[in-house]
Amino acid sequence: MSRQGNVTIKDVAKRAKVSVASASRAINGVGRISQETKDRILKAAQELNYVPHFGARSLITKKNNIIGVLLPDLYGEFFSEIVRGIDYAARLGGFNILLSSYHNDENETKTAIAAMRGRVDGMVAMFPFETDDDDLRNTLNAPMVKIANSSSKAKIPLIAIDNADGAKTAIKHLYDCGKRKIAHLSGPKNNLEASDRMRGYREAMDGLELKTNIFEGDFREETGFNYAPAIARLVKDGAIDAIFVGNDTMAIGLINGFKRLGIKIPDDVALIGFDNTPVASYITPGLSSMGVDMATLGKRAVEILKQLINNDDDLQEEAHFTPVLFPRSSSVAKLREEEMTIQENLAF
Amino acid sequence: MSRQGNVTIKDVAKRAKVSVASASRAINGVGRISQETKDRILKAAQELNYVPHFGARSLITKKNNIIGVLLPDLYGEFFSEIVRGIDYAARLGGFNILLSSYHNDENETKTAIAAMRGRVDGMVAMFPFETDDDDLRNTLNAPMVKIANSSSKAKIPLIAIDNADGAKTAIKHLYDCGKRKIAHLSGPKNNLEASDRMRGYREAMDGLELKTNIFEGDFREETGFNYAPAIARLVKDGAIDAIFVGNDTMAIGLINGFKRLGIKIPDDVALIGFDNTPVASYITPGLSSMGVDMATLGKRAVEILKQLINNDDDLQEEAHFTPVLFPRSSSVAKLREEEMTIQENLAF
DNA sequence: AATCGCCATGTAAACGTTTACGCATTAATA
DNA sequence: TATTAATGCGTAAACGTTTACATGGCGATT
Repeated sequence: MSRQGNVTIKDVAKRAKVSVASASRAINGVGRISQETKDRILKAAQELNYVPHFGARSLITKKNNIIGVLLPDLYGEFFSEIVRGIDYAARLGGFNILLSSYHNDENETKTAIAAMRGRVDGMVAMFPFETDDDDLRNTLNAPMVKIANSSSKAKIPLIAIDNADGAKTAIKHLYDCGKRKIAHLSGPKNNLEASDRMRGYREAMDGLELKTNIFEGDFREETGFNYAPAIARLVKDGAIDAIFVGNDTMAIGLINGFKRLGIKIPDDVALIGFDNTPVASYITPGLSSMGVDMATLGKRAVEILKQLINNDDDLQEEAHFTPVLFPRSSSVAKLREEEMTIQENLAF
Repeated sequence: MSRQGNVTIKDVAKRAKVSVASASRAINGVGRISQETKDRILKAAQELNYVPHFGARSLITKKNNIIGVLLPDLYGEFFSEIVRGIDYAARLGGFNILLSSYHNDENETKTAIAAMRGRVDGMVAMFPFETDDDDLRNTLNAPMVKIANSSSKAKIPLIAIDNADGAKTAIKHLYDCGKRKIAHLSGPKNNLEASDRMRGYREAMDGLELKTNIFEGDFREETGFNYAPAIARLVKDGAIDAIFVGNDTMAIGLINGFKRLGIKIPDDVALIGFDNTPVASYITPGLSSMGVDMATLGKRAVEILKQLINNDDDLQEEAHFTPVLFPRSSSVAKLREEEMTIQENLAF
């Protein structure tokens, strides 16, 4: 029943007939030690199945080699991809990751941070709401980098997803497809991403000297579906020939609604969503969308954090992530074959 | 630059004018201490923004309050759901989770386990390959529960996904739909899940006294697509009227192939997949599938682990998880409305 | 009034490391 | 050969906790 690592560095030292100091030097590969005693010690450690006690080590070195990760309630691809990137970069730096996910409100979040406090060397966090950065910094007491959207003026190093810029790209794309009467089905009013995307829409339309036309939505599929009849009428009247939808989920609802009503996509009306959800490529017609590479985003966040952990001067870096366009048949009448992946190829 | 928690329990004690022993008692709420000094100490701790050093604590208590989580290279919903369940149960027990994911081969896995060793109180792990349980147990040196498929005879407490049973349910369903000439498009030969599903198919067909008909696949979408013409011919010849496909991905490829060839689903041929991937409900027609509730699975794994951590006798528990049927239009000609979710409703 | 026992608190050891410092031995230099 | 420098290794302190044990005070019991 050899449960918790009862074999200590003393045992190793004893077996190799050296002091604990030498044992430590051999194990960590630092300090002066002859090759042969080093070998002897390592052999002893191996034989005893020795594992250092990280608590004791961190007590003296003040390092945990752990970074905390705090994520909101994310689903599917979104979640797995960002964790993938974080894990990758952390492993490169010899860090383990302490994960706490599925937080929705500020209280849960603070509790989670408190639980990590003192056991992580730093943290990368993503919040679905505005945060009091000074407060956060205080309760964590370690460097932290935030993943957020660009409009938040953070007092913490930030990886900013530029939703407004993404929206502009989307509008530009619809414009390039020949559409001029471009409406927007927005996300919920108090949502930061939603308002950034709306802002981008407005600015882009202004730049093109087109008239804006906004419907207030809430990011839910059902809502998209329910909006279909009203919007379909405007499409038939020729008042709308394209829609920039606040997110893919809602766009999918809208598409399904349009299908029932016999509206032709993209001929009658072109559609583009946001987030590049996996289903965007599976639905018929394929849904054009704006997406950011979440894996790279996570990786980048950790890289900045690692810098922060090493040089403890607070560099106030802000990295920008611009969503890129994934054109599919909901906006482009005929895609050239070679632009499509095998997946998309099959789905069309 | 108040970086690492420099304020210790001694500072708290000093400020509250008590000994460190009393401070410790107040903070942990154990031992005898009067209410008023307790209050005074907690107030001092708050004022100083005190955070206990977990390393020091674990040094003496031999507990970390951390459980390790080791996952293979999973994608999307699969990954996020299982982590969700694990996180939920862990948080309930006051545990943090140390995550290491995206492992593909045995070497990476062992390295990851070694990195966690000594800093976790236990681990839940999932492997995409057969494992040497004694070896694992040795390198971790703490209790561990494995998530695997039921065919593996593990020496470690196991949460077993019963793929064979799921396959039987699938066949039974196709049979209930009136199909008798049921073929199987399998996964890769050396894959454990694939062979369990095939075994379930064989046993179910034997039980129904039907003739088996197996095509060897590899779980990839492209493969499903490429098999379409050959299988379509057999369908037209009346040799096949249903297919149990080893996983959803491949089934989706097959569906898309059939669409091009004008094969009618489910009239000409019924289809059922495995895994209940999200896209299964988005594709047209909706793909029937067998799925397990990954969130519950993860939650359950942690619950067993917690028991193991507390009573350190090795209870050799084996919990079974049986995939359940998600019927959609690829096998059922007309689904009753009330059986569908809003999502599926929209997708049809 | 003397004794007992309980209660709140303090003292100090222990947990497993790392590392500054010192000492002895060996190698390099004059 | 005498001196210095470099090397290998050990001693012991320190990190921040928890907890067994000791101590003193005070109320209750006799």
